[in-house]
Amino acid sequence: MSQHLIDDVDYRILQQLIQDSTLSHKEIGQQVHMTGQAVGARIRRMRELEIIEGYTVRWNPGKIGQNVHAFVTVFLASNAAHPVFLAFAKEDRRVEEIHKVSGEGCYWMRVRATSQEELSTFLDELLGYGNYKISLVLSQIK
Amino acid sequence: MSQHLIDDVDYRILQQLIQDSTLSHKEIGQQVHMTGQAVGARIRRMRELEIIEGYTVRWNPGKIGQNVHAFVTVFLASNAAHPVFLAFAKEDRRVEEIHKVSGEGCYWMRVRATSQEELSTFLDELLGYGNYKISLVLSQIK
DNA sequence: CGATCTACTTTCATGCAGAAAGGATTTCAC
DNA sequence: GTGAAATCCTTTCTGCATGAAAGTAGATCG
Repeated sequence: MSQHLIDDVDYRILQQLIQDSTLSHKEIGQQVHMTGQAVGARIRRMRELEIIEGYTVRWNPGKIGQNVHAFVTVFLASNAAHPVFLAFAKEDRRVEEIHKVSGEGCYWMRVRATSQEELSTFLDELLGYGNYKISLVLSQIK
Repeated sequence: MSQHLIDDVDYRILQQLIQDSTLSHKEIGQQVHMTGQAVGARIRRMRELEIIEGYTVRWNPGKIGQNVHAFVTVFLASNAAHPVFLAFAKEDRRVEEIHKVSGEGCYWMRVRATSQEELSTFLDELLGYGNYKISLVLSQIK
């Protein structure tokens, strides 16, 4: 809302890029009735405003053996445990994403591993910092 | 594991692309000691194997007013509720991601909204399908 | 040993991205 | 109303990336 950082055309360009960032500016331009250069300028502007943070690939961890996918809610007892836990989580390769949350627990994490054992040893390490509750992902729907 | 779909070089290329998919094949090639064309061939292969599913952008929903970010665990009472709930969730713009999980609840969702009110009305709609538990994201750490 | 396969490099053509310059439209002060 | 400035677009042009094709080196196997 508020000062309208982006207009409708920007939004449509952004949606196209989210779907497929390899589309040429020209192709996007056909959708929004502009030349590729005009689209390029708008994209550049969104990059400068950090609405667009970067370009990346969607990929399938399961295809390279990362078959275990879990959501872990972390409960930390003492205040002192937070920084050391965060250092661990930021560093650990198996933690793909972590957020501080209000509601249940202190932190929420997405964890990926190649096997139940790897997950299990991860959870053992995690116990060094606090308690947790885990949900295993059965299938992604969206 | 198993039949080693990708080797170490593929993995390094993939990591580079995850970090920044605008890197030219040539630049990636310098990292892995190959020509850009060889890198291109490996990337093409990973696309065909659907290890790489597509190209997209990382973006910041907060910058365009999507400031509310929450994780919702959904509990469905009857079996009959599942398909109708899933149809709702797949369709709804505010549901960014949804997974079937084992552990607590039936489904886990990532929800984004522009305001507490919008989240609130979303949750009211959700009550039509089952119960839920919600965690509000305070800050993303990783 | 020779055939085949795989994965790389070299060479080449198409076309995209970004810079620069020019034009149309809006906004604002006076 | 008029001129200045800002904004946003189009047109033009250059460099470079991508992808195809052909050639080469090394591994595998009968």
